[in-house]
Amino acid sequence: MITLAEENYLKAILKLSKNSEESISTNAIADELETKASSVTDMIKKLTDKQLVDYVPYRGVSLSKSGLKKAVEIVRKHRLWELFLVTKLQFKWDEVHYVAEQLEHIKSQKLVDALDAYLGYPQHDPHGEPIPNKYGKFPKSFSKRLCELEKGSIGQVVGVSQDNQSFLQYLNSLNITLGTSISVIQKIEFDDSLEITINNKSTHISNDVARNLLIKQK
Amino acid sequence: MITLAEENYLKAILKLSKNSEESISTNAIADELETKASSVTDMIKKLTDKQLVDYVPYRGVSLSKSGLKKAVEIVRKHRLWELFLVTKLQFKWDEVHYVAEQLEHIKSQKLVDALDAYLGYPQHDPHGEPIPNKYGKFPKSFSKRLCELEKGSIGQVVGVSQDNQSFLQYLNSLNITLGTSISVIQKIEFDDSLEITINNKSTHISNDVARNLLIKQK
DNA sequence: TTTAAAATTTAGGCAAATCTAAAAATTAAA
DNA sequence: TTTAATTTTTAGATTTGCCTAAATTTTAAA
Repeated sequence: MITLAEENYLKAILKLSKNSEESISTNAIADELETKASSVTDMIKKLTDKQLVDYVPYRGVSLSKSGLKKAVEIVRKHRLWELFLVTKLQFKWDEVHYVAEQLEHIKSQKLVDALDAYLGYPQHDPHGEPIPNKYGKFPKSFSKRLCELEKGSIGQVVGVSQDNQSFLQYLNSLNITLGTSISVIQKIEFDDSLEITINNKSTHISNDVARNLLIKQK
Repeated sequence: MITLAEENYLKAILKLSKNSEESISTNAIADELETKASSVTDMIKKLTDKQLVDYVPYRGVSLSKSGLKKAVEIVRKHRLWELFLVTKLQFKWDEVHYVAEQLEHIKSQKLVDALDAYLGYPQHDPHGEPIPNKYGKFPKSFSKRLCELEKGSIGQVVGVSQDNQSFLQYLNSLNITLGTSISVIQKIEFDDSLEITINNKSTHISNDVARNLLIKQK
């Protein structure tokens, strides 16, 4: 049986694997989980014994086939629960993370499948992140970053590529939420910031924000 | 912060307190939690330090005011989740226990309140057990045990006072579920068993079963 | 009321998951 | 290429929650 701590390590390694290709360093995992490098080494040995990761001392780890499967299952559960909280229990999209971090560890295949069906087999969570299906397959994505759009183009927000509290709260304050229509009025070359309109109201946003907004073009 | 193990002990002590008045013995808790008496003694000391129970060595424990509050909150969460699983996710009433045992430990006041609202502030779970409200108050119950009914009387199943898997499965096989109408045809004095009709079909059930069926009389 | 049985607690240990401090290996810089 | 800095691992502790076995206390029986 896989423990809660082990699940969190697998999830962290999967997350770090998304931006890197290479095997993941001990320190990177320690940073991600806000723990010490020595603790990470300990846990990696346990995960190696269970064949959930491949590990070369001093060289980092990567997920094994079964480790990847477990990690994707956790991500699936996390995102389904987030969507449940937002669509059924009226949570705001910046309030769901802490609770979903707990719910993702509930063990019951039947529960996950039933929740998936109840939500209508969704492909994206409230942050626009893809939800893997029960076989671990991720849906294809057709989104662009807002900063990649041409002047004059229009699109809908389908996700964010960063989901920290303060970013999401800032989006709320701009009335940007999932599905919001945005048109690009002006691209300012000087700092790559954008002049956009949301619900016919024009606003100025930095490249920092535009880079992290995922858009589906009309 | 209260741990998962501590929560399970509080829940067990509350459950045992329902049939006894007196303080609860170490062995009773060990039986309930399928653990050893020495482990119980250990944990009781921790709970005493946190002032969640009152404890006199060799004399047993009882819940303190704050311990009772915590325990009732766990029961509330357990029963709300059971109802969610049955009414929203189409679980059978004998399939929910294992999952609810996990869900009851999710920590989020907002989640519990939202779930409560989503379910329509219910007063009973799928087994007919009362659900305490957010202030810890239990709804009044007007049910009788089936074995207490007179010959000729009719009532509806509103709950069970035992919820082990095999009992619930037996009820399923008899087509007895929440809301089922039952009329008492004959009371057999010899063994206190009953001749009853369910959906116009007559059946014979033992006192063991009749004693654990909660009925609201017409 | 003394003694035997049962219940409870204490003592000592173990595994999981963490930590600090020290040692070893790798990488980068002079 | 040698050395210094950084990264990683090892060694040794700690806490939680559990265990077995032994000691103690309570209860019940003769």
